[in-house]
Amino acid sequence: MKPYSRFSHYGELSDKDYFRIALSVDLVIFGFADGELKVLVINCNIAEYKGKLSLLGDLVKPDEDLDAAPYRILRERAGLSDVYLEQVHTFGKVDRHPAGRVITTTYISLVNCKDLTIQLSENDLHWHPVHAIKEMAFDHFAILQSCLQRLREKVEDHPVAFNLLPKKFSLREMQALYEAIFDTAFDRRNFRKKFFIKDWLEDLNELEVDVPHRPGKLYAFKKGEEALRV
Amino acid sequence: MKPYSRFSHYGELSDKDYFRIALSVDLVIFGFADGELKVLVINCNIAEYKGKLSLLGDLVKPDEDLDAAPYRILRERAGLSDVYLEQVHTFGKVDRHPAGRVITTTYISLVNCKDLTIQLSENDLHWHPVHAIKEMAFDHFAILQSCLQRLREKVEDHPVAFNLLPKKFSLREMQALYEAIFDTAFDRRNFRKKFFIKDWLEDLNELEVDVPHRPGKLYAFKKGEEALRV
DNA sequence: CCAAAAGTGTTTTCGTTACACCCATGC
DNA sequence: GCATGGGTGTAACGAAAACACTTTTGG
Repeated sequence: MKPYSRFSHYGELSDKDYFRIALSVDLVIFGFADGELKVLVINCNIAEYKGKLSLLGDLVKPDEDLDAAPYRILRERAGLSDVYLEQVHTFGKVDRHPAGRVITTTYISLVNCKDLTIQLSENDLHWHPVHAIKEMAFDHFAILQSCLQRLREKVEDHPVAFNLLPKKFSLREMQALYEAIFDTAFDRRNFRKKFFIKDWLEDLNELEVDVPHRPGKLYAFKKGEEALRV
Repeated sequence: MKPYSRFSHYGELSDKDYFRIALSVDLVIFGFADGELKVLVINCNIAEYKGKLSLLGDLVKPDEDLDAAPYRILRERAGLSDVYLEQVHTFGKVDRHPAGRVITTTYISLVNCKDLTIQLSENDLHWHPVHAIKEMAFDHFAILQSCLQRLREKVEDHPVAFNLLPKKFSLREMQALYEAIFDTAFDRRNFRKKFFIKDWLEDLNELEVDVPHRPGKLYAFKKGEEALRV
C-alpha cells in the first residue's frame, strides 16, 4: 500500500488489520401485483433462521463498484435489467453477520413484477405482500421497514412509482399503487388533481381494453423527469 | 469461516478474495459562526491534492461498529462528544481511493463551534464557510454537496438545527442559522410564526445580555422532541 | 435622540380536503 | 338495465407569503 497519511492509525496497524472486511448488498425489491405492494424474498435456509424470509443479497466482488453490485444481483438472480435503484443505508455492526465482519449496504429497487424472467417458486425466490410481513431473518425486517419509509417519502415528491407499473397504465392503477404503498385509501378526484398538477404524465390518447367497465385513459411516465439510476 | 449459503460465490472464491476491503468514514461536520454555515476541514497533504480541502475521516477499526467510528473521530480529532450524527451515503467505487479498496460511509454531524476543545490552525483543522467552497480533495466536494442537501431537507421537518447553536439562543440567532443553511433571507414575522407552531422551543423567560440593542428573549430546544443519535 | 433589533396582525394567495352526480362500457 | 368504474367542479379550510409600525435597549 502507498503511504497515506489522512488516516490516523497508519503505522500502528498493518494492512492485515484493516483490509479484512467483506462488503455485501441487500436489496429491497418492491413490486406491485393483485393490488398489493410486494417485496421479492427468499426462504432462509440457514438453521438459525429456518423458514424465515430473507432479502436478496450478495457479496460485492473484489473488482466490482458498490453501486454495480445491486444491478448484477438483479440481473443474475431475477433476470432484471434497467431498473430503478436507490441506496438507503449501510449497516456495519461488528457482529451483525455470522460469517465474519460483513458490512451491508441496502438498496431499494422498484420493478414491474411482470418483467421478472426467472422462474419463481414458493420455497425459493417469490413475491410476498409487504404489509403481511411481521418478521424476517437477520436484521432484514428493520431494513424492510426503513426502506418502506424511504419509499413513501420518495414517491410523494419524485416520479419513481412508475417503475412499479407497466409502461402504459390507467390512473386507477396508479392510485391503487399509491394506496398500496401508503396502506390508505385516497379520494379519487383529489388524487387525480394532485397528480396532474405534478405534470409527470403523458396522455397517450389510448384507452384500456378488455376491462369489464368503462375503459380509462392510458398514460405513460414523461421521460426525463428524473434520472433512473443510482 | 462458517459455511454460509446466502451468498452466491462461496466455494468459487475464498475468504482471501472477499475479506479484503477497508472501511472508512468521512464526516461533514457543520458549525455556525459569524452568521455563516461552516464545515470542519483539513488542508490536504497528499501530493495529488496539495492545498485542497478535505473532510475529517478515518478508517473504521477492525473491532469497531460502523456507527461508533464517527463518534470516536469526533472525540479524538475535535474533542467533541454527545453530538448529532446522521448517516448519509456510502461510496464504494473500486478505484475511489489511492491506497486500495476503501469504501467510505459519510455522516453529517451538527455541532456548536464553541464546543471544540482542540486547538485549530489555518493549515490543519479549521472551520471553512460552506458556501465559499468550490472544490475539495478526492470526491469530498460531491459529498459535501449531498450532505448540505440532506441537511436542508432535515431541518425543515426535524428539530436538529439546535445542535448548531448554544443551549440558550434568541430567535434572531435561530433565523440567522436557517438563513445560513438555505443561503436565503426569510421574513422575520413568518419565520417566528412557523417556528412557534412547530412547538420545538422552550421559552426560558430570560433575555439576551450585552447586546447593543433591545435584548431578545432566550429559548432552549425542548428535549425529547427527537433522538439525538444515529 | 439615534441606531438597532424586538415584537406583533391582517390580508391575500394557494394548496388540500371534502363531497355527488352523470357517463361509458360489458354483460 | 344493471354493475362497475370513468370522469368532472366547487366550497371550505388551513398553511404560507406579503407587508409596516411601535417598542425597548445601548450608546
